[in-house]
Amino acid sequence: MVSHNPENSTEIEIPDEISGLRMTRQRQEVYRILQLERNHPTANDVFMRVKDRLPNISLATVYNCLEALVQHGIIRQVNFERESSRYCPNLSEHGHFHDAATGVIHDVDFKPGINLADVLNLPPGAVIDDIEITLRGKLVAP
Amino acid sequence: MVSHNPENSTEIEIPDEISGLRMTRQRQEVYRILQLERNHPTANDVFMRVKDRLPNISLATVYNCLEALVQHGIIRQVNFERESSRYCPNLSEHGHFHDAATGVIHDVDFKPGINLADVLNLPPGAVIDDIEITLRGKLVAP
DNA sequence: TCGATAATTAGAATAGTTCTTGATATTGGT
DNA sequence: ACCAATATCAAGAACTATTCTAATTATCGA
Repeated sequence: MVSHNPENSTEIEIPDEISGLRMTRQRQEVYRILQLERNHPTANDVFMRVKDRLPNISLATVYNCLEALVQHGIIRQVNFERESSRYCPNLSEHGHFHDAATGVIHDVDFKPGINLADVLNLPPGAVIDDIEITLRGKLVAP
Repeated sequence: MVSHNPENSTEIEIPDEISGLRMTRQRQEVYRILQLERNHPTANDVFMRVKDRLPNISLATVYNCLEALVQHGIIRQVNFERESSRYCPNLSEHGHFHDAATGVIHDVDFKPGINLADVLNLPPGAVIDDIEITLRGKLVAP
């Protein structure tokens, strides 16, 4: 049993440790919010939501938790322009489409079998560790 | 003749207006630096270089100039993670490869005939205004 | 259980950028 | 050319997201 809190019945179960990271109560709650709120919340968004269950948590702790989760590859940090960083539990390689009209951010997957090196003229000898693809535009009625 | 300064002999000529933007002396100098320094300088980098010729220019003015140039589509602003914005006069659609070892940023072009919509599963009805592709990694001897 | 280590908290500090205000320059109309 | 309206510039204050610091608290291993 991970938790004894009665309001946990419908809840996501989060183990005590993920890829070597000790999942403290704060980290669990931060991670839980990201799993529930799939709309790419900012650190502050997460902070406000987490306070419902951990009223004493501090914003610094939310930042610490998010950083630890990112560092351990449990979540991803995504940046749009110079806006606040956003966080996302979708670990599959994907980009983001930012709808300028609504502000909503949609995950965008690669079509199967696509390799980035096939479409880009990379500098010779380049070894890619990480890719970030961001699209901005709007959704129009099809 | 745009300028009478003797050290200008080898210089880039910049018109009095570009795409509807009045090219003041400050904007000209900011733009000139970007054309000369193709290594994606930050606002502060530009500021320091521009001071050679306009000792009284302020950092705020450099920011204003850069913003005006970006707004008028004369240069592009590029962001890496949450680092300082960088600026780039290469208007062709391209991405950036950030070499983690040296910090150098390389422009990355699409291979000819590649259409982004062919490789990504965009949400239906998405109309793309702008694309940002950032790669991080290192260059190894081929 | 105890000591060592790691995590959390609150608030101060930082960095990049934007805003405000007053001065200066430029433009268009007469 | 002159004036009014508008745009730009400079300096520094203000703002915001994030990180750092120091003190407290929790957790782990012996």
